[in-house]
Amino acid sequence: MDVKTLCLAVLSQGEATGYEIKKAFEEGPFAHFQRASFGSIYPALSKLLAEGLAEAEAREQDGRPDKKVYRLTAAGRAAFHRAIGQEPEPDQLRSDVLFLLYFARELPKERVEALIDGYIASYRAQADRIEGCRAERAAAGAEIDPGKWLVSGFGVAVYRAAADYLASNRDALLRGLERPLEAAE
Amino acid sequence: MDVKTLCLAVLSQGEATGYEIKKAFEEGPFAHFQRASFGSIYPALSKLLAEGLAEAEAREQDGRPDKKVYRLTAAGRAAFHRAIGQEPEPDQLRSDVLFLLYFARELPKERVEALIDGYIASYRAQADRIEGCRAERAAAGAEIDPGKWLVSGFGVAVYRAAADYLASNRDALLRGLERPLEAAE
DNA sequence: TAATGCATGTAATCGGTTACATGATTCA
DNA sequence: TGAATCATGTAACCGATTACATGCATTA
Repeated sequence: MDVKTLCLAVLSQGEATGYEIKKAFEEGPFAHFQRASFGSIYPALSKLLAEGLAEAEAREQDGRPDKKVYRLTAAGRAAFHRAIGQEPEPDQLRSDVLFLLYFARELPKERVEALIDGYIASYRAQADRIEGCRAERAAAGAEIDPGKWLVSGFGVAVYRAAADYLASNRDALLRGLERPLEAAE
Repeated sequence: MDVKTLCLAVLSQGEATGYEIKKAFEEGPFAHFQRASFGSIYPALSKLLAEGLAEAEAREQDGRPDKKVYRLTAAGRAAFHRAIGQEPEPDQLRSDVLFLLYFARELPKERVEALIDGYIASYRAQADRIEGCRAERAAAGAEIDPGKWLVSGFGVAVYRAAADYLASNRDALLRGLERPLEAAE
């Protein structure tokens, strides 16, 4: 999924500025499975305009820089539907921490401890953040879109499972590092 | 983690050819959290040679093309330890399927069904694959490296959690798509 | 006979990140 | 006073993927 498609997707949910699109990938609903930087969003938005897939409206603000609000055109909506009709590429997890932990025996024990504890905390924080958003929506009695609900629930389930696995294997790892290699039971 | 560091890491486990390094990212121990293509591995290996971090030995084979077996030098080993001393970047999941599922309401029901079923199957397959490797090691009475054991266990735990979550929310999603938007309970 | 696995490498291209440039407001 | 938030954009650079080039052996 390139950034152009990602922008199309965010805009399909309603008008937005480049800045707001960035936020959608930082704290918004896409935060846990896609990302994009300013350096790719703004050029993508320009292309969308050039191709007639979006239109923009400048809005003045007092005491703030003007914002440029983008909105999909009919052609943009069609392009978005074509895009989500494509076959998805397989999931990809990139984890430097897992990579380091793989080499735990080459690392000082304190480092491994800090690494795994920080890792658990960050996964817990992610799960809490998403769960907070879900609770908010539910409490507001807002309409529940089944797709969005499933995806955010997925984030919570997976992050929790990751944190729980690490928490319950943390001590065994640390103990294992104190001894020479052992055979499996 | 760039490909050069990844190659350093694979070679720290023993000598290997470019082809074997590729396999380590496809089916090997790194498969579920890092990847690299031939187009990046071979140039990385050349750089390693040029910088004196690795040395290569050509080995003839009957009926097969010659292989070039790479091995770390002392400098290479030091470079690897410097690399794993660096602070890791945060994990990154990129999932097109989740992205599509987020827009389930814009998709035909059959497509959503195929998407989620395929997704569950691929996660189950991943978990089974890793579990197979673990069982093999354990059965062989092989030495257990605590870091490696933790990392492969992580893969199993997370993939299983993902598949289980999707399996138990699949029907609710499909049912939800048949009705107009609902309020949260 | 076609596809897959083994085996190494190059080149074009491309998408995206990082850093830079600008600037007002608000909060600590 | 310094940092963070809001806000848009450009340009250099870079890493990596894709496709290409080659070729033999085995398996279906």
